[in-house]
Amino acid sequence: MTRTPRERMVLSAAQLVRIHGVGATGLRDVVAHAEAPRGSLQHYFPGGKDQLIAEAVAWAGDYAARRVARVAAEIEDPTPGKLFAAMAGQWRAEFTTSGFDGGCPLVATVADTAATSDSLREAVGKAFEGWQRPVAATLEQLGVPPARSASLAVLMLSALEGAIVLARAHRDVAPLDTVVEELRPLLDGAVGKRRRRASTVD
Amino acid sequence: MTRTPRERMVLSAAQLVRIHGVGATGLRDVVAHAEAPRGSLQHYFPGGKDQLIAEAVAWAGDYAARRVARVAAEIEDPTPGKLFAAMAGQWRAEFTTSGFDGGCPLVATVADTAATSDSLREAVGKAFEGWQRPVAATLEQLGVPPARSASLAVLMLSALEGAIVLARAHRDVAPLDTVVEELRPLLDGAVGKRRRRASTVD
DNA sequence: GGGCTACCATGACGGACGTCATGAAGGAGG
DNA sequence: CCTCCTTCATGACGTCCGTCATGGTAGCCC
Repeated sequence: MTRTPRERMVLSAAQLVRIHGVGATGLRDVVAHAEAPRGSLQHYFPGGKDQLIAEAVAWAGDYAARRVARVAAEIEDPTPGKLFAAMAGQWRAEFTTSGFDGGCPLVATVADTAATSDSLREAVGKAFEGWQRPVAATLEQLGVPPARSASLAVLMLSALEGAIVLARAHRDVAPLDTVVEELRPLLDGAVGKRRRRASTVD
Repeated sequence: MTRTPRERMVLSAAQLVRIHGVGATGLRDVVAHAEAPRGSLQHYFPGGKDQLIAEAVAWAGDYAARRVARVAAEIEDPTPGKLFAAMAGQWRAEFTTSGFDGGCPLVATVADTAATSDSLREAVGKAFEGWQRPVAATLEQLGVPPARSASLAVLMLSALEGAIVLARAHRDVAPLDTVVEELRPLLDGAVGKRRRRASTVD
């Protein structure tokens, strides 16, 4: 709750980028949203806007990774399909309660800066990696063969990000529900036969 | 080849949005890229930047829809999985030959303006619809039951858009290949049994 | 030819942006 | 007490933005 001004600025940057994109997010807006002193910007972020956005992206990646781990632990009788449904469900909940103004900050950063700033693009790449890793790890834990866990994690992230974009464009959570339903048999079918039998016995 | 200045401006706007996002695409950049007179902006687009971007988005949606129809006609022995592979293959080709600077203009527009401009958000929604329609129609033509064709089309668009974002972030086409491979059995398995037998006989 | 319309050219305006220079509080350590 | 260093405050600079006002040119129609 009581975060340092520096943390608040990184957090506010992530939230504003989610909504307005990188280009339309002004540093003055960030300090105002963070209720932080403007003079602290050049003190804490001597690298300027790029540094601030890069840290916001890194934070967003960590946050997504932590959320995966947490939601995976809360599922009862977990399966890959249920994991994906839970991940999409968090976005569904956000859209229905808070509206469709905020998207994924990683997508926004890629769209705005992939061609311009190599450092930001790399920051997003690392963030996606850090998000993909716990997803793949959870899949393996659920019985998905290690050879396929990474591929399925990429598929899950891709479908989720794309569905988020479609949902925002239509102001409707239906695309999220659709990809969850269509992907469920594929994901649950990827569980190794041996493990699947054992877990039903367990 | 010889397009009217107005068309050139819409086209250039779409290309620049693809690369830099909406916010970072200046109207002066557009007229320079289009080699069009700056004074024509207020003449052809009295609605200002929003109108120009909206038309660029609409053009991009039409273009994507036309490309789906064309690529579907070129596949031999077509199946849903092959259709998706062909759609992703066009992006793969673009990335490998032209680099990762350009993404999907629809995604960029959603990320930058979904919270700010209702007219632009609706324009993107219509564009996605116009893109989804020929995909679903082609799926039905290939034997997918009408009840599922729309759902599968949404899944294909979502996975493709997400994979494009991941590919740009990593500067690597691997995510595109991954989603194609992982989705192939699901897509081909959605072909109705009756139609599938009939087509093998045909 | 005169007038009307479509198209293009140019410059200015007000505002917002990221960045930097300068300097003030305020506690820590000598 | 004085000094150092972290933290914050404020104002200015140069640049670019989208928009608009104004005016010029070219061609068609009466």
